[in-house]
Amino acid sequence: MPHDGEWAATTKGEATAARIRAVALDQFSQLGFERVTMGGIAKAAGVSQPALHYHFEDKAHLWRSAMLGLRAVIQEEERLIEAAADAPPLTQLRVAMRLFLQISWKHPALGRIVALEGMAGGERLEWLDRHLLGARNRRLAAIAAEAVAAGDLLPYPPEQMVVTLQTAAVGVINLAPLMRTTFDCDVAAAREIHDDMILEAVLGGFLTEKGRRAQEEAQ
Amino acid sequence: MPHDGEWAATTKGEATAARIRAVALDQFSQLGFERVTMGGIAKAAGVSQPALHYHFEDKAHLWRSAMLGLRAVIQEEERLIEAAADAPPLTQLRVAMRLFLQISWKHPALGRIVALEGMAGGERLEWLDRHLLGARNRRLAAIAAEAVAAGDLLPYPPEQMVVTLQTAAVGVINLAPLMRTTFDCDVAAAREIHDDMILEAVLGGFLTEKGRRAQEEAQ
DNA sequence: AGCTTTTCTGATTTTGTAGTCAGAAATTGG
DNA sequence: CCAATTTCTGACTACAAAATCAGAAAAGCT
Repeated sequence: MPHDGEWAATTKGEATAARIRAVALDQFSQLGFERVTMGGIAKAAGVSQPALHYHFEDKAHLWRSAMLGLRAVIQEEERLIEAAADAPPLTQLRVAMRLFLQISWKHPALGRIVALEGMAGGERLEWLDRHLLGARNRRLAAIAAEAVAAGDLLPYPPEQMVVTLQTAAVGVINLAPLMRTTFDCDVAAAREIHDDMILEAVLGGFLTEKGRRAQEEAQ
Repeated sequence: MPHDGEWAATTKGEATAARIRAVALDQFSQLGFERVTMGGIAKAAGVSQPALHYHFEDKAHLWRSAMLGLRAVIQEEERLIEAAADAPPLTQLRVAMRLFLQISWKHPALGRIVALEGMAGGERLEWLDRHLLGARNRRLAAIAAEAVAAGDLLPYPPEQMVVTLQTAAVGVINLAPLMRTTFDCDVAAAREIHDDMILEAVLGGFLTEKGRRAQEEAQ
């Protein structure tokens, strides 16, 4: 029962399929779709190249299957955001940003792939929007709009704020190679400082006076 | 005298070479190095594919030559930053961010290429660091460090602040296709609002109380 | 105009990679 | 332990794109 790419029982095949997915996710995120070769994935996964075509119909299917491994992560995030739906919108945003940072450190592939495909456009971006990120991002924009309406956030377009917050949050994570080349510094070493910087300085910068007071009270 | 890729006089050859460079820069920034084909560039530039190999030794040389077209832009930016070297560091940072935004709108290719190569690492990133961006970015980090020392900026690592500010600034510009797909909105339409958001909310978020007062006075 | 140099093209080679297929090896179920 | 099924490999094809080269066309010069 090859070519499905779904989560079957714990058979031998599913084990290697999972290994292939993991390697593929890693490589796709570091290099982008085109630079990755089936042969390279096969080698890193310790199988022959045709084995990939046994488990996954073609390169595009493998890419999607690798992405689906992140769907559970996103869905859990959406669940946790929704769980805070009764809190004030500003609190929801902070929760969402905390979760986003957590996910970005644990699954750096996600942010890099969004950056790669989000710049290029095309069918892979549309797939990501439809199956992984669209609903989440539109929900976040809605929350940001509420926070603006409540007078807690500066009145900028919510979509731009959400995307700017996210790109700022993953900036140095995505650009780890650049940070090393230009500054010879390792970002992952200063994770707590970075998270604090994003939450306090960047998210903090979008708060109105009222929002700042509300946040101080909440602590 | 082929294969040099330098700026000669206004001969027939240099005209087509320039056309090729322009097309190449455009395509490289939208698609990344690998997705771009010599044939595609040739077609868009209205020449045959071997003509590219006449003017540029190979694909890598063409890429570098196209990048060098941006060097004048960066050098002018560095010059303008240096011209403000006597002002307080916070003012220099604001000037630098304004220039960065200006360049990002005028040459969106630059930010996209930095994002692409800065995530992937490799020799093209090292080339960019050495010939285009390294000096500028290290200079900015030094200015940020001064601003921290002066008590105007929150005490986060200057390198992280600089890169975070830049990624935040180009976020929605780079991710224009994503903004369209997910939110059906056109970023370029709201350029002034975006620039204001970056300067006031994002850069503003990094200011200390003292920094905020200093900035209000300066106006 | 006639010669030289620059600029470019058509045809071709070379290379790297996606995808196919027959059959071997391993695994599973009876 | 044997047969059926799943899993995987080696050898191969197909193809797209980079790079090469001999020579044609164009531009420049005297």
